[in-house]
Amino acid sequence: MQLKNHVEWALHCCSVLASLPDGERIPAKLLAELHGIPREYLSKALQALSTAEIVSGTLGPNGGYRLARAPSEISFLDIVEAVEGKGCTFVCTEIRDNMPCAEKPPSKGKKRRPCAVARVMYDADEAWRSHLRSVTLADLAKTVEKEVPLRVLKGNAKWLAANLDR
Amino acid sequence: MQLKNHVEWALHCCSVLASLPDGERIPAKLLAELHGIPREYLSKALQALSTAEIVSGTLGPNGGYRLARAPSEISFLDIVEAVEGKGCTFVCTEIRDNMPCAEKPPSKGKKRRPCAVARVMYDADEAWRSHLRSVTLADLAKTVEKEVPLRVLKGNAKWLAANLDR
DNA sequence: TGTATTACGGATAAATAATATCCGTAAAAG
DNA sequence: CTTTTACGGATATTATTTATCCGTAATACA
Repeated sequence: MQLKNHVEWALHCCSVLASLPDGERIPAKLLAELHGIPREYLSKALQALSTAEIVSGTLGPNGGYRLARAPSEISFLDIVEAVEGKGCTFVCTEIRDNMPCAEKPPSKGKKRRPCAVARVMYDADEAWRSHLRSVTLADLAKTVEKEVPLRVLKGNAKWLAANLDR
Repeated sequence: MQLKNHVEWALHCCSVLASLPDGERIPAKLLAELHGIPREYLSKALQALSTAEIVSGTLGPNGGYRLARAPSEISFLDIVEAVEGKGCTFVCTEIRDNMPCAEKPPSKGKKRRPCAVARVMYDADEAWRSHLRSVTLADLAKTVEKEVPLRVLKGNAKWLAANLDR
């Protein structure tokens, strides 16, 4: 079981967008070049983020992507769920119903309590999501600023500025 | 991202094995019939559990599987990792290295600290594992005993006994 | 000693999902 | 009117999951 690499790309792209001066936008092409990843495929991830209203895309020259809201209002979970979906990592196929002596499936309308095995797995899933929910892009930006050498930060910012220049 | 259904099968099989009278064993064939799942494929999951020394398999007539240690000593994480692997759900491909101005990869021998994005994902992964680690088969058995109707529990036990009978 | 039973592991096939590319459409800027 | 850009549909490629088949070895029992 592995998250798709869309998740990694989306997170890094959002990280870049989080430190973008107000009013600026970055086209998908540049985000792809910046990270050395395939442009067309990255677009799909960005579109997913757009649908989830985490980033906002603008058409036309000078168009591109920016965050749709403040970095402090965007959690890792928002991003992960946008590209990976909200489905639980564990899917219960109710194999208890296949046992020779099974409980009757619930009369219509009523929902049965999930089986004990599934509940443990759901709780674990929620622990995962809960941690992702607790970290925002603002937190990430703070960490990055603290531990990435200034030379690197400035170098990349300069490259971006040069390539945004039009 | 989804766990493979081997995980569900393995958990339910272990749950059954946990309430098996001492000295008894259940062959893969019966475990498959009991849950209505494909026998040959289930075997792979059981073999994985065997390799991880969670269950122990015995050859020959009257052979089959039993738990390799006490239910209280087997956590959900043990089972999940046996079947699904121990790899983290997030794999960092170090796309930071592709940026125009990257930190130098570490001189041989030294490991760089994982990037800030990856660390958050790793922590979330650990939160997931940590919860799975905290629940054992003994806990599961207690829950099941409490909430599954006696009629169902006994019915299935009877079916098993009848089919183990030889 | 022979026969049935069973785990184990290799090989392979089929189905599904992840990864990737291509292209047409529409919107915006100049 | 031309260029740039997001958006979305269609399709190809590759990897993983799901599933089956079969040969080997060990064990119990007659």
